[in-house]
Amino acid sequence: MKSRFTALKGVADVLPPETGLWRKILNTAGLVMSAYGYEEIIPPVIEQTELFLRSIGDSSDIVSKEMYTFTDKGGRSVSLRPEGTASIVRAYVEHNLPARPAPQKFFYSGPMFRYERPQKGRQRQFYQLGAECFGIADPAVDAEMITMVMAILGRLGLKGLSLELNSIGCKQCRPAFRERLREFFTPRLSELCPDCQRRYEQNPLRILDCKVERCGEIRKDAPLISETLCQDCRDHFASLVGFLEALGTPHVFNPHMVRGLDYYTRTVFEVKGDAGLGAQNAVAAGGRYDLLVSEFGGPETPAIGFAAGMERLAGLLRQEAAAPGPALFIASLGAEAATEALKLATRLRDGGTRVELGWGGFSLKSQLRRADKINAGSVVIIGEDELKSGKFKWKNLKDGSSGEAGREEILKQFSRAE
RNA sequence: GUGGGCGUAGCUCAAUUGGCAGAGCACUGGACUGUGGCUCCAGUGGUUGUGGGUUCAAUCCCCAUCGCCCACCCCA
Repeated sequence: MKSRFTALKGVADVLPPETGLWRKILNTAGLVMSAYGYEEIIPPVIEQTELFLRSIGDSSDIVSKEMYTFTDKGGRSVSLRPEGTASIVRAYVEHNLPARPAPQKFFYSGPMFRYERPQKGRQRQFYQLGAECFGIADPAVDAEMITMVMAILGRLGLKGLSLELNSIGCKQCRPAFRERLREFFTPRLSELCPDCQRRYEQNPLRILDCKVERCGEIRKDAPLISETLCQDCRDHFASLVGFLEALGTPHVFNPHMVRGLDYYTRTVFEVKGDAGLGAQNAVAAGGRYDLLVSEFGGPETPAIGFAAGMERLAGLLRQEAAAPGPALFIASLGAEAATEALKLATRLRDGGTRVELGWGGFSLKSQLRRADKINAGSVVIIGEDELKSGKFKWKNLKDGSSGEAGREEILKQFSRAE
C-alpha cells in the first residue's frame, strides 16, 4: 500500500483480462438486442435531481439516501444517475419520440451510482446494461422482452438461472392490495421485525420478501396480490404466462416478489443466479411501467424495460482460458536486426496481426523465454546471419515446428491467417 | 445507516510467550556465445494499512483512523 492514491470506496478498476469479458458481454448483448430491433441510446450520467425523485419514488432508499446529489455552480440540484430508466424516459418525451411509430425500442449501458455500503455484487459505481420498449401494452411485448433477456444470458453461456415472475397490479388494484395487506398485518404488527414495522408504514408489499424467519411465518396466510388483481391485470398476466409457455421459456411464479422502484406496474420479473453471487443474486430484473411516460409529461404510453448488472454477469462467467498471446514474436540480435524487426512488425501490424518484439539487447534465450511467457504463437529470429542471407528463422511455439523463410514469405505466412 | 470478520512482498500465506520479518508462486538474470517450456542456482521486491499508546523490545497487546470482505437495510 505505497500507492499515493487509491480508488474511492465502492468503486473499482476493471483490469484485463476481466475487460475482455466485459466486452464480450456487451457485444453479445448488443447482437441479441439488435436482432430484437433495439437500437442504442446514450443518455448523460447526470440529471436534475427531481427526475429521479419523480420516477423512482420515495418508498425506496435509492432516492432518500443513496443518491450522489450536489448543487452545481448554477445553484441547481443535480444527481448522478442511480439507474437508467428515468433518463431514457426523459429523452423519449423530450425529443418527442412518442410521435414515431410504436414500438420504440432502445438499449443502453454504462455506469450507475448509488451511495451504499459495498458488499459482494454491489458497488457504489456499477455498470448496468438495459433496454426499454415504449408504446405497446400487449403482454406479448412482456414475453418478448423476457425472452430477449434470457436469450442474452443463454448466449453468454450462463447456466443455473431461474426466472421469477409476478404481477404487482395497476393503479386500480394495487392500492386496494396495499390496504388489505396492512389490515392483515395490523393485529400482529408488534411481532414483526423492526424493519418490517417500518415497511408496514412505508411500503407494506416489502414485508412479503423479508428474510427474517419469524416474519415468514407470520405472512404465511397473508393475502396474495394474484388474488387481488383487477380483471385486466389478471388477464394480462395470464396471457404473458401463456406466451412464455408457448415459447418454452422456463419461469417460476413468485407471488411474493416485489420490485423496489415505485414506477412498476403489472409485470415484474427477476433473473437469479445460482451460486457464487452471494446475497446479491439477481443478475437481471425489470418490469412494466405504464404510467411513467405520462408522469414525465408525455402521452399515456405503456412501456417495459429491464436492467442487468455487468459486475454480476462477469462474476458468473468465470474466466476460463489463459490470456491470448500475440500471433508472432520477433526476436532480434543487434541494432541492425532490431530495425529490421521493427519494420517487419509494423507491416504485419498494419495488416492487423498482433506482434510483439523482443526489445533491448537481451540474449536470444531470454527473448524466447519471454515469448513463451506471453503465450506467443510463433517466433521469428533475426540476427546477423539472417540479415546476411535474407532468410529468417521461424519457430512455431505451439507444435515445435520450425524453418526458414524470406521476408515476403514471413509476411504472407503471418498475415492475419486466423 | 447497522452488525461481524480481516489488513505482513505483485499473489497465497507463515512468524512459538511480545525477542533480528520468512516461504511458495510470480518477476529478472545465470547455469546453457544464437533457440522457449523442465531442472538447479542467484537476485529484485517490506517503513508489517496509517497514527498514537503500553514495553528494554510490538506483525503480535490497547486506542483511534483508513481500507477491504461478508451480512442487514436497499437493490442490478
